[in-house]
Amino acid sequence: MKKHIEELLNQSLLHLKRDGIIPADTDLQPQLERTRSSEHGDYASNLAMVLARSAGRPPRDLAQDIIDRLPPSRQVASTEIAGPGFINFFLTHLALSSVVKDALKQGSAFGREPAHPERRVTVEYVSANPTGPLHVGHGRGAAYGASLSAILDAAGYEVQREYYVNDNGRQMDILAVSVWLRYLELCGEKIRFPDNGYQGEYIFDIARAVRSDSGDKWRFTGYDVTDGLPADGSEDGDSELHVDALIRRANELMGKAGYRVFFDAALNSILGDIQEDLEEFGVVFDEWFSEAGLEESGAIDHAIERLRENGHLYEKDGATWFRASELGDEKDRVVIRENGRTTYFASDIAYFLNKLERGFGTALYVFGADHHGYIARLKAAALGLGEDPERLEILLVQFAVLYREGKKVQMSTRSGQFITLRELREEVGTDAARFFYVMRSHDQHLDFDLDLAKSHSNENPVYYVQYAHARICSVFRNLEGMDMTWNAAIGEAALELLTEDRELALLRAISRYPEVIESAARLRAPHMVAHYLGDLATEFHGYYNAHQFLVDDENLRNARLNLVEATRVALVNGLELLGISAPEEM
RNA sequence: GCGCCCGUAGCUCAGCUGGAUAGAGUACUGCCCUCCGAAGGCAGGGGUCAGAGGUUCGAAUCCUCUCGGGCGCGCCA
Repeated sequence: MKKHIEELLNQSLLHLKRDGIIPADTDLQPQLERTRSSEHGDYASNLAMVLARSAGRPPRDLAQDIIDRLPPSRQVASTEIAGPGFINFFLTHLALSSVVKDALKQGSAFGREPAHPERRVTVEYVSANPTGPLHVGHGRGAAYGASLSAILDAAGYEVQREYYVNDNGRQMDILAVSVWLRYLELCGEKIRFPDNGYQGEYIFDIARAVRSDSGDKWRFTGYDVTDGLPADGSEDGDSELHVDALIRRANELMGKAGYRVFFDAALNSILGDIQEDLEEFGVVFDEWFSEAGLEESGAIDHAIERLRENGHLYEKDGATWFRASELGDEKDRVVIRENGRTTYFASDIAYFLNKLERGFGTALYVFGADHHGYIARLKAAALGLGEDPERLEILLVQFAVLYREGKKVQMSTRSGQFITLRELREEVGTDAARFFYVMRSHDQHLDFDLDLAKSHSNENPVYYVQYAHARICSVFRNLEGMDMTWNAAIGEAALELLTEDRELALLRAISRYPEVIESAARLRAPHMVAHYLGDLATEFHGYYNAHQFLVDDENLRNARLNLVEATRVALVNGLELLGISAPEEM
């Protein structure tokens, strides 16, 4: 509908150029917006005001010229010039009510744009290091990334959801050693646990699993393990040096194969938990992309070679540096360390290049707000690779702060006092968690009110939307008991009976749905869908209270039921995008 | 110190490419179930869009500065 009117304006523009009223070289795509209030019609255009200057005519006069040249349309009932020079469009009832037919015919496809093969994107999100369970901070990125991916998919993008698994870093080594030390404890060895080790109870669980598979095969005495190690931080030494030495010792004692046992056990166990956790949260991925795989496949060397060819690398202090400072970053960055190992940043560059080489036009990254320093760095990398930095898009998700009984819930990773995503889901439920996480703009800090999220009351915005859906289902359930039927064909033929203000408002609300999806996709803004669903539910509840649907008049009843069913379709489709259930009863 | 994000009703927040009288929820007050689900609806008050300049037909929106809050600035991952 919107496109249709934009096309009418386009035609008018062509005539204006031909008639010499505006310069022929005017390059302008007319754009429509929804009116704020129905007093101003359904759509409004500011075209006349935008063109007034170049045409050298008052906006309202120009608006008349535009209107005079609009082709006739069965969709447009009337136009008017308003305010400083807006052109308001009033739709015909036929045009307004056509959305009901669309929604019923298209069902789950209503509001979905067919996939454009040329619009291939990757969305990378969560990507938490597999060193422990996901906590509530990851939850927002997960909910945002999953909802955004679904919305992009609905808007016609071909979306690949990816989780970048950091299975190659020092953190993973520390994790593997932590498991090994707990394993040794279980074997009966007395060994001091390092300051930097992973403290959680889940480390014991993994250690127990290894022991039940391997028995005492990887047992060494406490003396062999700790003899000659540099002192730990709490022993007036250096905790980093201590833990690094411990990693080396583990490798020496067990050999590569033995070390791998603990490393893989830790990785597989924790990653498995994360996968399960996310799946229960309705968050899925097409690809769990291994960082270690990048190195093995030569992708890192490939990317570094590309930077070298483009003349962006130099050697200093035995390391290889990327001249990022000349490409917009604050400073130059090391890509190959003095010890010959590539940096984490080198992996990032390689992963980005790899995404483009797999044929994705744009790579979207969902990061926590604390990663904003990455933007300049990665953009510089894109430039250094000779790629368009526009193809790399970083979306920062601000932090969520939990509130319980009006007070901030204190969290700290160090003390292990963080609330896990699993605990949150168990406390408030997946539906509420998914909704609350995305109901604010991603660049806005989020106050997550736990009490509100789990309250089964009118205050809770999730229930408000779900209730609208349950009510609709209830209406259809009641048909039989009242000895009535719903015939969609009769309803479709009788749509012109929907003339109440509430009905027109609801029609407008439903017809906004496809536009909301388009905007939400373009602006990477799932919260727009959440807000829209609230608005749609409001329109429905208002209608429900003002008018009876199950009336004796067969034509009116079926027309209303068609409208109500169209509402239901929009509710279900929107909730689906946000990963929230649409219960038939509650 | 440098950089990024934010500042809108008592509270939590919408406000898309600059548009018409700045909107929701919540809280507060008063109404509405012999009627399809009251987890609902209707009505009411509540604002220096942090502040000051600037850009223009028009600024909550764009630019500059100031104030206030959050976060980041490793040959860590």
